[in-house]
Amino acid sequence: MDEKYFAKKIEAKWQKKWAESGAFAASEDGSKPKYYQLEMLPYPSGNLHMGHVRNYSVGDAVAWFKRLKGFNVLHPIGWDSFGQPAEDAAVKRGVNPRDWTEENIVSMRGQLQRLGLSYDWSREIAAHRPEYYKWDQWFFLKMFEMGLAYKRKTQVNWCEHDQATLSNEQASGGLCWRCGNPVTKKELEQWFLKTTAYADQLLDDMAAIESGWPAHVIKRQRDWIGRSEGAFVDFKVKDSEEKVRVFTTRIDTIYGANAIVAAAEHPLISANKAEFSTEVNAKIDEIITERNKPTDRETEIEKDGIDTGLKAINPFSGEELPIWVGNYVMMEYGTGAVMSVPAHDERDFEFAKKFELPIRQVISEPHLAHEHHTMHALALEVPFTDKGVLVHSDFWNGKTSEDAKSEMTKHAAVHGFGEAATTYRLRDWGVSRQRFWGSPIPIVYCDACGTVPVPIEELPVELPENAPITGTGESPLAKVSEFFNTKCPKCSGPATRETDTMDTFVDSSWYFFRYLDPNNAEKPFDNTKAAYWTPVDQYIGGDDHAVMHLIYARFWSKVMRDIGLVEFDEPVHRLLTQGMVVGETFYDDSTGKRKYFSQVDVTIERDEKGKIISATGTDGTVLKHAIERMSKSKGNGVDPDEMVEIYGADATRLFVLFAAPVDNELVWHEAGIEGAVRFLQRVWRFVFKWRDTLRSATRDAGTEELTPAAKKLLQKTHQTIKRVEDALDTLQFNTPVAAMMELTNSLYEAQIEPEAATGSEKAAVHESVNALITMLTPFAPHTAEELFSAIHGSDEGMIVGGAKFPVYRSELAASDEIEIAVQINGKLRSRISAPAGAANAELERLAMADPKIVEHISDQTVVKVVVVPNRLVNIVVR
RNA sequence: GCCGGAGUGGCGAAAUUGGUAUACGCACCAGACUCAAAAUCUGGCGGGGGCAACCCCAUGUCGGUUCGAGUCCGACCUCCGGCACCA
Repeated sequence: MDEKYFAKKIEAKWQKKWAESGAFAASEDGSKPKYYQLEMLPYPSGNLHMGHVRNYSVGDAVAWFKRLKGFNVLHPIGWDSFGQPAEDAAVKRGVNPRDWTEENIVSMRGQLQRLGLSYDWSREIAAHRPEYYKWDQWFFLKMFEMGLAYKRKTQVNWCEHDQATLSNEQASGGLCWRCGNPVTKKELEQWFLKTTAYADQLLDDMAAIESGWPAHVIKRQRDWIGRSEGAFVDFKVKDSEEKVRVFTTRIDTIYGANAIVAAAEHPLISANKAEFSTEVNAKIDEIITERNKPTDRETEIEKDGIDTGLKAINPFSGEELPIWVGNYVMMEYGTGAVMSVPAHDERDFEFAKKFELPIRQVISEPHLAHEHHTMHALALEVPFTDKGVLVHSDFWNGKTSEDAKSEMTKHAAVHGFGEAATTYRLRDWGVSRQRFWGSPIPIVYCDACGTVPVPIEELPVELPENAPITGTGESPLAKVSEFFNTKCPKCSGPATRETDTMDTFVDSSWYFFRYLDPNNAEKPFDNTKAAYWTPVDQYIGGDDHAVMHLIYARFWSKVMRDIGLVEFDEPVHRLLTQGMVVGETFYDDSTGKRKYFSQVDVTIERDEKGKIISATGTDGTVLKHAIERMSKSKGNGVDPDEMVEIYGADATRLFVLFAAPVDNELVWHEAGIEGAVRFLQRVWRFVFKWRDTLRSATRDAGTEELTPAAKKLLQKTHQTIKRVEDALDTLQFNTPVAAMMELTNSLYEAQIEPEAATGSEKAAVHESVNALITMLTPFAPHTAEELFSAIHGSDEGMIVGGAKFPVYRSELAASDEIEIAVQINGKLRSRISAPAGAANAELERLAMADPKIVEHISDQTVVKVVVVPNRLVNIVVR
C-alpha cells in the first residue's frame, strides 16, 4: 500500500474492484427501502463535457449517500443515441451513423468509468438498438390504437440549416433549438401524439409533485400548457348562413366589441376570397407571407390588417360589426378569430388606434360606475384591462365582471350562440421526422386498406443497413426500396412503409422505465419491476429540459398508466436542475478579434488584494477577461479527461461539488481544483500517520474518562455528521465539503499524536477518522475506499464490507460550555462563557457582571434585558 | 412589455431561517523548513481610526417593523433567466 496520495493508481484499483464485485448492481430486494437515482442520459457525441461531469457527480453523490444510509439504490445510465449529429457525421465524413454512434459510446463509457461513477452497467441501454426502439414502436402502436397517434397535414417548422422539421418546442422563439438559425414553415403530412388530451392532467397533477420540483420548472410547465378559461361566442355573418366563432376570456366586455378580427388563414376568409377586393386579397397574402418569414423576437411586429367588407352581428346587442383580417390573430390558437374590444384589451386598443376604429368603454371601476350610466362612452387614453362593473351593456349594467362572465356565458349557451370553453397553448406533439437516424414509425400504406399499423409480432421495424444520407431533407428511408416496398399486413397486397422516423424525444420519454428490465423481450418492462422501483425518487439534469423532455416524459407516464403498465400519475417525485458550467475566456483587447487564450497561456497581473489588473498573452497581447458558457469556438472548454489525468477523478468531482451551490452557475477555475487535491492529500496524510495505531485501536473508549482534546474532537465529529447529513438530505453539496474540511482542520489542531495518545484519544481519533472517511465517499469515493481499507486492514470495499453512514449522537455533539454574545442595544459588546442550558436569569446575571458590560452601562439605565437561551443576552439601555 | 430569481470581501461562497456577518476554499502577503525552489507547516487577510485595550462604518440604494434585520415589509436601482401578439 502506497503512503503517498497517487490518484491514478487508487482510482484504477477501485474501479476494477467495484466492477469485479458487482458493487453497484441492483436487484429488487424487499428487505431494504428502494431508491431510484436517475440522471439525464447523455447524447453520445463522443466527448464528455464538464456539464456532464457536474450532472453525474451530483447524482453519484446522492446514490452513494443513499447506499450508505441503507437504501437499495438503483443508479443506471444509458445513451440517447438517436439524433442528428450521427447523420451530420454521415453526410460530412461518409461514416455509417451506427458505427459512429457505437464508437462514441465506447469512448464516452470509458470516460464515465474513469470518473468512477457508481452505475449499474448491467442495465445500460442505447436508444438506437432494435431491442430498445422496438418498444418506441410498440408504444406508438398502442397510442395509434387508443386514438392518441394520428396523422394530419400541417405546416411544420422547418430549419433550412439543419434540413429538419422541428416541434413547436424545438422551434421556440422562431429559432432552431439546435443551431439557433431562423425557422421557416413547410407543409407536410405529419404524425402527432395527442398530448392535448392530457393537458388538464399535466397541469393539475403538478400540485402533487410541486414540493419536490424547482419552482421555475413548475412555472414554465404551467406557462407552456397555458390553460385559459373563457367562452366561445358565435357571430352570424350578415347576408349569409355562415357564422364566425370567437374565443374570449372576457365575454363581459362584449358590448364594447367594435369588430371581429380573423386570422388571415381563417376558413371564413379563404372561403370568401372571391368576394374581396384586390386590395383586401393583397393584404391577406401579405400577412400570410410575413407570418411565414422567420420571426425576429427582438422587434415587436406592428399591427396590420384590413376591413374585408364582411359584417357580423353581435348576438348580445344585435349591433353590426365589420369583419377585419388582422396580423395579430393566430389561426393556431383559440378559434382563429377574436372579438376586438379596444377599450379593454391592449392589442385591440393598439389596432383600433391605428385604424381609427371606435373605442367604447363598457367596464368601469366600481366607484365610477354610476357616472357612466349617465354619460356617453368616453375615449380612453389607455385600455382598462382590469375587471370591474359593466356599463353601457343594456340589461347587464351594474353587474360585476365575474358575475357577468358566468351569466352571459349561460345566456349564450341557452340561446345557442355560445358555450363555456377552455383553450390551451399546448399543442399536440408532432413526432414525424424526415430523418434516417431514429425509430421508424411502424405504419404501412396500402392502396386497398389505407393506413395500416404494423402488427406487434412484426416489430421491430428495423432500420436498413445502408441508406443514402444526403442531408437534403427527404427521408432517406424512401430511397431504400427493400425497406420502402413491403406487403400490406392486412391484404398482403403491395404496400409502402412510412418513411419518417420518430422525434428523439420519444426515446427519452420512457427510457428510465427500460432500465428496470432492460432485456425484456416480451414487453417494454415488467409491471412488478416497475412497481418496485418507480416512481423515480430523484432526477437530476439541466434545466434546458424543463419543458420539452419533462412534459413528454410526464405525458408518456400517463399513457402507460392508462395502458396498465404503471399505477401512478407522476413518474418523478423530486427533480433537481443543476446550473451551467462556465469558463474563463481571454479576448484580444486591441483587435477584439477572435483570438482566444486558455488560462495556461495567460499571465495575470493582480493588485495586492488579488484583483485582476491586467492579463497578457504569451505573445504580449493585452487580453480582456470574460466569463462565458464553455464552448469549442470560444476555446474556454475544459476536457474532463485531462482533469482526471492531471488531478484525478476524485479531486475533479470534489471541486465540482464544492465550488458552488448545485443550482448556481459554476465558474471553472483550475486553481480551485488544486485546492480539492490539497484537501484530499491532507486527509490522506492524517490517516496514514495514524494507520497502524488505528488498526489496533478500538472505537470504544470504554469507561476511561475523555481528555479535553478527545471530547472536543468528538464534539466536532458529531456536529459535522449532522451538518453533512442534513446538507445531503436537502441536496446541498458545497456546504458538507466545507464541514468536512473543518473537521480535518480540527483533527490536525487537536494535536494528538499516535505515540502519545491516551486510550480515549485513540478511540476519539478512530471514530472521527472513520466518520470522515465514510462521509467523504459520496464526494471522493476512490480516496475514501482506499483510506477505509487502510484503517480496517481489508480490501473488500465499503459496499461488500457493509459500511454505513456514521450515526449522529447529539449527546456527543453538545458542549458543556457555550459562548454567549452580549449585546447592548443590539450591538455586540462582549462575549461570555456559560454552561450549556443555563437558565435565562443566570445568563443575565453573568452578562451584567461582565467587566466590559459594567463599564459600558455604568452611567445608563437598563430598560430591558432580552435573553436568547444558549445564544445571546441583549441589554437595552437608555 | 409581462412573469420569475438574485445582488454579502479581490474571487467562488457561508450564516442554525429574526439572534455573535464574512465559516470553508481560491487568490494574495509574511514567517518557518531548505543552499535554493517546489511541497508542507504557522500566521495575516472587509473598510477606516488608535501605541493599545478598543471604537466607528459595512450584506445594491432609501425608508419601515423589531430589544435585535443579510434574513421580514414598502419603494427604487442593477444584473441574470423565462415568455412574448395566447384573445
